[in-house]
Amino acid sequence: MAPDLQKSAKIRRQPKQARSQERVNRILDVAEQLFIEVGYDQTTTRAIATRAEVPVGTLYQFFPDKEALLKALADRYFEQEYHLFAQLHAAMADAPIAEYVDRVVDAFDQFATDHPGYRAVLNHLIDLMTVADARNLDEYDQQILVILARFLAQRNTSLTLEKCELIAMTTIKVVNELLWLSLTRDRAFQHQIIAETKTLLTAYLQTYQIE
Amino acid sequence: MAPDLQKSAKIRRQPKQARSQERVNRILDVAEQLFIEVGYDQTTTRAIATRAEVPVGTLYQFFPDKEALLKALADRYFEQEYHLFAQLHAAMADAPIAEYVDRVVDAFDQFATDHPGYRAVLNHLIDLMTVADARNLDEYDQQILVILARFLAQRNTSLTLEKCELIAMTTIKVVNELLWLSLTRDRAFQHQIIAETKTLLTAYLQTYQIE
Amino acid sequence: MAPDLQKSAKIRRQPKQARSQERVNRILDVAEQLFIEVGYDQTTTRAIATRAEVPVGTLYQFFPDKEALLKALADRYFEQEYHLFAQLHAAMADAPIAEYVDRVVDAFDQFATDHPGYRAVLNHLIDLMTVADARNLDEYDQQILVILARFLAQRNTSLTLEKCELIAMTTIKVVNELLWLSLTRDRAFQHQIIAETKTLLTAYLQTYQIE
Amino acid sequence: MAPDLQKSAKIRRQPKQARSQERVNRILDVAEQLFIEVGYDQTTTRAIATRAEVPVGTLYQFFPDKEALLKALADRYFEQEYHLFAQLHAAMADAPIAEYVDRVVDAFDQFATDHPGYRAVLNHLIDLMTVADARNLDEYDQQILVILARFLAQRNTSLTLEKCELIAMTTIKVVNELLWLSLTRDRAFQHQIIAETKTLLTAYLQTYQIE
DNA sequence: TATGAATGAGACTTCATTCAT
DNA sequence: GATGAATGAAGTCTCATTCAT
Repeated sequence: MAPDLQKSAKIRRQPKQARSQERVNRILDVAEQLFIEVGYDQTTTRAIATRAEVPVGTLYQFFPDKEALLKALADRYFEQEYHLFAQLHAAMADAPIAEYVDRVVDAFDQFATDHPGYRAVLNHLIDLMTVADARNLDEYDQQILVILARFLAQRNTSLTLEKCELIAMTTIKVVNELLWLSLTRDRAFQHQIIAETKTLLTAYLQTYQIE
Repeated sequence: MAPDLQKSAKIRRQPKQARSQERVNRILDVAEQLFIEVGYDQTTTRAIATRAEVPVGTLYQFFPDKEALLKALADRYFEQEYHLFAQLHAAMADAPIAEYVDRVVDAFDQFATDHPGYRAVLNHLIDLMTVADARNLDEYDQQILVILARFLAQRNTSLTLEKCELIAMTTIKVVNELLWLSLTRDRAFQHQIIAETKTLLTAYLQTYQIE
Repeated sequence: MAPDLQKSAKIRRQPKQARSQERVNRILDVAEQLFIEVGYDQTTTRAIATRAEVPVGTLYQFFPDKEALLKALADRYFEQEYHLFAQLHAAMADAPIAEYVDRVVDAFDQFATDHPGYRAVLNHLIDLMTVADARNLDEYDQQILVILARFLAQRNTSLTLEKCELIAMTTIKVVNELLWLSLTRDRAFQHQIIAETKTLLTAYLQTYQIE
Repeated sequence: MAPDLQKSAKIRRQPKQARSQERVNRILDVAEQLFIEVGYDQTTTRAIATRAEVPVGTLYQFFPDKEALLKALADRYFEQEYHLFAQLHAAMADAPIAEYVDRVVDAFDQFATDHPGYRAVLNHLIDLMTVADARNLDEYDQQILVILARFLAQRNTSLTLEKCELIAMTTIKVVNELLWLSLTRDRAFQHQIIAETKTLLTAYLQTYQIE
């Protein structure tokens, strides 16, 4: 389900045993935690291993290098986000657009709140890539984008699929950015930003007679 | 003019002589170039000094540490962006909103194109900060935000200034994000994204009877 | 037949079954190949095991450590070299010295050409030994030396066996060195070096009235 | 004077100050000592730095990596050997060949005794090179070879220079090998080997009417 | 007996920053 | 003020070997 990002999350050895799988998860959890706490650069692989209570060698058995942890984390985030969206989308497919926007934005807000490392991880991934690779990252959004674009095309059959993809992309980027902004603020302001996000999206989509 | 970012661009010695000022600029130009070329982490202070044809010691006379280069660069970008906006805003203050949006988005697009390092620099700055500091970065936008908020309040006097600031912030974030997205695409797609940005903003602002 | 080199080729388990023996040989063949290709240090035991299509654990069942592979290889080379020499020597025991030298040098040349890893292996073995151990390596030549010394003593009965051993040792070392030199050159030069080796040896032995 | 071995002894910074030069020498002395004591692989750069009483960073300021130490050492050996030979050769240019051989072999013997690390260093250098590079090492001998070849050509004008170079190369290789052999033996045996070396060389050169 | 995941010491090297000259 | 040699803590990653299964 995860997109085939170039070298994405290339795990050295696919852990088959329960114990190994649990270790891999623990490593990723610790990495996420430390990346948030002290930043990617300040996080040493040894620190991750130590806190995850595995020897460094074990860490390197599963992840070829530090960067791979970042990619695996991104994959994990994406997969969760995708499932969240796909489920909600299925449930809301026939709802009026205002309600659809309302529920979806709330869901993403919840997701962002629950995964404070998401943006930090994506951010670092961007830094590690040259401009040329930058587009690869979009593939993370691709799956959601396709669903969204189809949805829009159904709501307004006069729009080309190409146009719908453009609208979908715009929508996704805007939501991500505003939700991230919201995360840096206190709860009161967060609500205002989220409300504003909904207002903005509804207005935008109505421009295309999507209702 | 530059906001008082914590430790922002604290230049050790204010170069008074022409030669020094020229050196500082050369150092910043080289730093910008290298940050784009190989990334912040891969750029060594020595490499910057060497390419700028100054001794490392001299670099450290003007910048207390590597991070200060990033901040100084951000300041420089901001100042240019602010002047660009302030000038254009003054000229367009009375134009219909659609035209205003059109010209301003184009101007920011041009700016982003001319300064390919802008986003990369801001990105790294974010990485270096803990979540707590993150709001500091917004101060870069603060000046533009204030002008924009006042402008909106004038166009629709029934809106509170607080609300106008929220709208302004939303607007700025959205423009930044979509323009950055545009930068990673080919020229044809860039035009589409920019057109979409304008559509979105116009629809959004019209929601508030700003015309 | 192999001399009792200290720790030499101490194989952990003498493989009695055909399959095991075949595995040991395959491991040694691969080790030889890799030592030549990338060098002893760059060759990992895992790489050897993988290419030989055996699990690492199995490799360690036959060889106590990496060094043992080197020693086993040296033993294998030696044994082959010894048989080659012993056979040829028997056939040439009565030939004039010039002809003897001619045939033996040619045979060693052929052997060196056929076993490009020989010198590399010996070389590494030397590196792994302290100066004190260095003499152990000579034991590889010991068997050939003894045959040669006896041969010389028969040809000139006025020479002590001790003296003959000295001459034999000198001869062996010289041939080894010059043949190795020859290996690093193109075919045309190789012939010249080999001819020179024969000239040198014949002159040397004639000094002792060995004809 | 040292041959331009590929990347040979590429010192990062040419120490111009007396203190630095002294440090470089101290580093090389310690490296030589440790390479002999525990072998190249077992010698860590940190150990070298520590014993030489310099910080590791300083070591790396002069030598780009561990291998560079080996090469610098080889260069240093060669230069000394070359000077030794050149001087002695000048003094002996007109002596009878037996006396010439006698003195030169003794001189090389002395040199080998004084520099117990010489062969170990060359040996390691060989290991680090692919077969393709192997010939580069001969360049170390090249200067001595040229002198020797010219000398032979003068002594027997009927020999081509090419032939003389072949003879010279043979001579040098043989002497090196036998002297190294001698080093691994006790004093009594050393004398025998050296005597044998002289016998062999004299017989060999007389073959070509060099007297 | 056969396997291969697990181990962790330790290697090399870098580079931001200082400070004596 | 200007210089750039000196510093050394710290980082990433490897790999020979073991031993539980």
